[in-house]
Amino acid sequence: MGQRRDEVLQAAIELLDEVGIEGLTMRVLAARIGVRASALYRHYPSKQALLDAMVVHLATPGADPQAPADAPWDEQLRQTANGLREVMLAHRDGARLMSTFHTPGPEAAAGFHNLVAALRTAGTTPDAAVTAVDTVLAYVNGHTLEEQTRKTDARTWPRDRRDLAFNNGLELILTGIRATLP
Amino acid sequence: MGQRRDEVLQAAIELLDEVGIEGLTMRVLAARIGVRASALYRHYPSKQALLDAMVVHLATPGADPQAPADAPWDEQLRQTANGLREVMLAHRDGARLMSTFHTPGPEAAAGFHNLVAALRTAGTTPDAAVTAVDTVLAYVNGHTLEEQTRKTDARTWPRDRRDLAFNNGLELILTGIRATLP
DNA sequence: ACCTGAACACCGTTCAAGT
DNA sequence: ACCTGAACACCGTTCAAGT
Repeated sequence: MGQRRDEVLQAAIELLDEVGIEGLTMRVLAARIGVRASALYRHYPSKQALLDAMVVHLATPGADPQAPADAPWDEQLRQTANGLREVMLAHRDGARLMSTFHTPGPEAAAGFHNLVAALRTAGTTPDAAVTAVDTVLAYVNGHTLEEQTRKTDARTWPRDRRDLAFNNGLELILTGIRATLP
Repeated sequence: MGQRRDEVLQAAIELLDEVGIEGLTMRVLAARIGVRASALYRHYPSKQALLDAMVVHLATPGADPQAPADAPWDEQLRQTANGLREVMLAHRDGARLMSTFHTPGPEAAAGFHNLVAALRTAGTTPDAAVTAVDTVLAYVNGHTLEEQTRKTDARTWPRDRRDLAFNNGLELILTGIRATLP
């Protein structure tokens, strides 16, 4: 059951990659799978629900390189940050799509908690751990959204140059976190 | 000349505050100033041009608390970061509006360059200064976008609690920058 | 210079009706 | 269970025509 639902989701992601988030409309998506727009509402109650499902699908680890839970906190933050950015850059308007996500589910909260736990074992207070993780995630989202949407010089840089810029900023934050450690 | 153009801009900002970015349409905006939608295109070539003008207008310092150019680099970064967040939070969907901004103008580049210069006098390399400023701005945009749009626990926190969370993250980054200083 | 009227080519969503 | 047809209430934008 629900395989048609997945077919809609799959087609939506393909359409996103071809035309961007602006061109992703219920009517065009429906046409792509040989159906009328109204039929999509049997599978998703609204366009926003479909967009949310796309975010969850893309952000779900799958076989992503995830650092083991006993890895050092900075390695875990690096992996999460790079993985998140990777997912966004892998799809046209990926960052903008993520930014439309309204209600983070339990799996997002779980990933968040794992990172906080890793920092806590390094000796931070609970509050400091939350601040650290929040800061890294806000940086990743802000940086990648700008990298992918803004018409700035950096947009024309080659990928490895942009990776370097991103990681330099990330290391800056990790250094800041390290300084608050006992 | 152009005072009608400013009237449109003013009305657009008022409408944004009342109905949000979703409800900000050319037709409703036109009705508000007693005109048809098509008349707006005498003043702005497109809706995107109007949105860009709104961002420039809101982000233009005006009489904002701006740190003097000879203030220490961290004080300047704090002022810029808080000022930017303040502007976003002062308007409904302010952060989302800013994120639609496609082509940063020369005034944005000038503000950026001032911050880089402040860091350079503190002894950083040019590259490190750019990274530091980029990182702070990405954090502010990412954090505020999340603060204003995401349906998370933090959204219901009182303002002073949210200010604290924001500033804690900011100080984390400033500490990281400080560690790279000679 | 500034605005209207009318049109063009679209949107998301609902709902009775069909199979 | 899943889809169609038709409609509702909208969009941004263009362009000839009016004053």
